[in-house]
Amino acid sequence: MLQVNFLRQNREIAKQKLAIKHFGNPDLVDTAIEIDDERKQLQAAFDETQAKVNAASKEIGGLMAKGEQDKAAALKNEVADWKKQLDPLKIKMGEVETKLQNTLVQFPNLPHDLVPLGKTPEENVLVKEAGSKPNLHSGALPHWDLIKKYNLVDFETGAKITGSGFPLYIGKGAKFQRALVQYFLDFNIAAGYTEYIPPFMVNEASAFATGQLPDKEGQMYHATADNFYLIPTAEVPVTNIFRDVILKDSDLPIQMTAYSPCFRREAGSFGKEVRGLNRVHQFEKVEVIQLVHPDKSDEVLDEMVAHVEKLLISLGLPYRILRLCGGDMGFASAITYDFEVYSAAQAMWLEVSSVSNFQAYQTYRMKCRFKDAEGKTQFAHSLNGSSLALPRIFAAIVENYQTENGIALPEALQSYFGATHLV
RNA sequence: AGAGAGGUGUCCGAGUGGUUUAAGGAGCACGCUUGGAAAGCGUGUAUACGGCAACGUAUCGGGGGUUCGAAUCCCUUCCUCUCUGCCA
Repeated sequence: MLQVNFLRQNREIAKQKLAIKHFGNPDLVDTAIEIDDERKQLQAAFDETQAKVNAASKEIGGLMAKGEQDKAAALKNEVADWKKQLDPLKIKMGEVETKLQNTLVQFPNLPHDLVPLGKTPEENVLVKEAGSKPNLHSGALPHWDLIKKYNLVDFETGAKITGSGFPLYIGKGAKFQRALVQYFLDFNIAAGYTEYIPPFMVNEASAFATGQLPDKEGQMYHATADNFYLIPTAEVPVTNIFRDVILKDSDLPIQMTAYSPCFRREAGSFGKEVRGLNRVHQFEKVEVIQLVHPDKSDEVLDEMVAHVEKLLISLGLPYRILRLCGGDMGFASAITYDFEVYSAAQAMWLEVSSVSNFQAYQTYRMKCRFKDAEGKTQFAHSLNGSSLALPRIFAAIVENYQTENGIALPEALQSYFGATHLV
């Protein structure tokens, strides 16, 4: 969420930056400031009257103690008049505050200066492409055929148990998932991240804090009996560890990693894009999350990008890094790098990680602050990235490492899986 | 799931309608004292919003209510603990 005081002080800059994100209603900046002006006026009026009431009430207490009932009764009448003014003010103030809140949550985060202009994925900027694409044997198969051939994942039975997009991993397919999770977590821990296993359902307050609510409730599964939401990513519960917390300067940076299943309703399109493991309703992911000093977040973003890159290199997959353009970025992000791996048999790039700096957008919303060296309270910056999302890594490894007789494994995974070949 | 007891500041803890402007203690910070330290003494020590400021307003788990006045009374909700039940 953007701060109204920031909009007030940077009205034109904010409008220009919102345009980069293709925000349709720049005048909403002015609206927000007007609402805030009204809120200030109301509060001034309310505070003044309330102060009179408070003072009079104290006086009544004193009069009662002295037994001067008549004077006390007279004062009570006076207070009653003020209170009549107070009630509508209080109601109005509540309304205006809600209106301001509802307005502010509509603003996406402002893009970082490095964010390229553009509206569509085609306009994302290629930062780097590395690794060599494998030369597959003739008759090489896409992963949805390979997993059937080797009985690694069964979509039909998953659909029978739950519905489409809920894969059932079997035997070596299941073990491979477990090996990947373990490898990714160890890799993150070695880089200084602390592992968490968070709740996989969250309450409304948590879903609001990281920005899933109020607008995106349709994308989450909702357990209505208890009003809990199944998490779409570990980012939600893990970031919320620090909701309503004031940290010490010395606590930063906070580096966290977590494995979780992720649940996404997202009604997708049809065809190649969503075939097999390319897009599913339930998948596994290991996430890295940091809370850092605002001065450090640019630097930390680069470190996180380098971290994910190192992980991909260790898997021997051809990859590319894209800096997302304003139109393709997430709502809450100030700058995002996407990682894609090349899935050889599909001849397609698959997104496997998204690393973003949210700056103070999330932390303001969830009131995660720290006391700086001067003892002043500031909002921390939050960043996160996938390291990594499993299904597409699974797909890419299976496709890229296939041979005529089976599927090999990247060296880094062999000790985790306990064999040199998946099958 | 049922019954009961609780939730107060960084922490412990007092507080059952009115100088509570949340006592007292601990911790922490700074100062005095000291050769140095400890002890002792003094001062300070939440957050948000409004205001140039003085200061004002709100917050005693959350929300609502009663009252001139609520940490205190009422309703509601969340959480913790104890017992019972159920369960991997």
